[in-house]
Amino acid sequence: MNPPLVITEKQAFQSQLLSWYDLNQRALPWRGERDAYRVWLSEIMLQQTRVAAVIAYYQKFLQRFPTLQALASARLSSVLAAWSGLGYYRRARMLHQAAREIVKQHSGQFPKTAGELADLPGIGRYTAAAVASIAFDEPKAVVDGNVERILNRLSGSLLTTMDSWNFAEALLFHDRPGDFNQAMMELGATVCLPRDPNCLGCPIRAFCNSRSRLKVVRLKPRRRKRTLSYALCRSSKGVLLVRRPGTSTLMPGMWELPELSSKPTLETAAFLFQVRHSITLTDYVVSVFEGNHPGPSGKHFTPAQIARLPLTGLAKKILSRAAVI
DNA sequence: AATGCGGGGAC
DNA sequence: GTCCCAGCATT
Repeated sequence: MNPPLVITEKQAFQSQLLSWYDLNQRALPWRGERDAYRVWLSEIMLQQTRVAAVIAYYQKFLQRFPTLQALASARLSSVLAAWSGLGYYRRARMLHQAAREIVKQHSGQFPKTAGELADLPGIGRYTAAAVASIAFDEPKAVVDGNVERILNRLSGSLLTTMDSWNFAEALLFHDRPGDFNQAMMELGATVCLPRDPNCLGCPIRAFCNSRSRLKVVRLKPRRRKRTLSYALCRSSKGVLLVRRPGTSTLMPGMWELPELSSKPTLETAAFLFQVRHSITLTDYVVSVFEGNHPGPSGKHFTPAQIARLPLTGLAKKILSRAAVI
């Protein structure tokens, strides 16, 4: 299929983009990284997650699991603990599973093609192309949210998914596929922004058919607001935590504080503090009370034990705020 | 094609 | 308050 927009000056487009990238790329921990394990980890962490949120997790994770072999031989709970707070915990489970598959089925050698990579859990078309192009120079284009927005604006129309991928492949600079892909994403993240793009500072404005005119209509459901209350029960044995059911669709098997079904009166429990937390479509205002309310189930953990536990993001936030961890 | 999956930061 | 982020798996 032909790309929806024929760029006759493809070479000029690639040259402008890459020159801009070489000069203006942000310094990020995974910039210039060619090790497949590290590239892979960064791509998984960056799925639907902003760069700013990933940086610290990426560095800490690599300290904890420096190599593919270290990750593969680790317990899942350790991996989830390192992921705690980053969200989308299925990514951590699949990352761990994929590491074990590579060690077992590929004798520790990282698959080097997008086709093989895509067979691993947690690696779809985007991540397969990203790792293959960045770590192994395979000429495969990526389309993420940034690239899709750029392509829509370049073409001046809302492209179908298939047209976006074809267009991206048609534009790809085969001599530096990894840099080309990262340049497109960097442009989307810093110049071709969703709202108010900086068209005057754009290195490929000469090729753009819409500038900022293309309207994107998207109706997202409104976020709901809810209040929650949790008990912080401390004893000489540590802090009381409960484990979410393994069958739960949301954060299965992870540890959190015991929830209070209703806000206690000040006579029965001392109010400690409030924190805000957002998950999925709900914004929570969470009140934490000093608890002497040991639930029917649960287990006490010392701070040292808690540090190695897969906590929900909210539990981590509360325990951090309470100076337990 | 639509949905569920965390969480937060920029505006 | 709203948007949307270097997506994937499942249906």
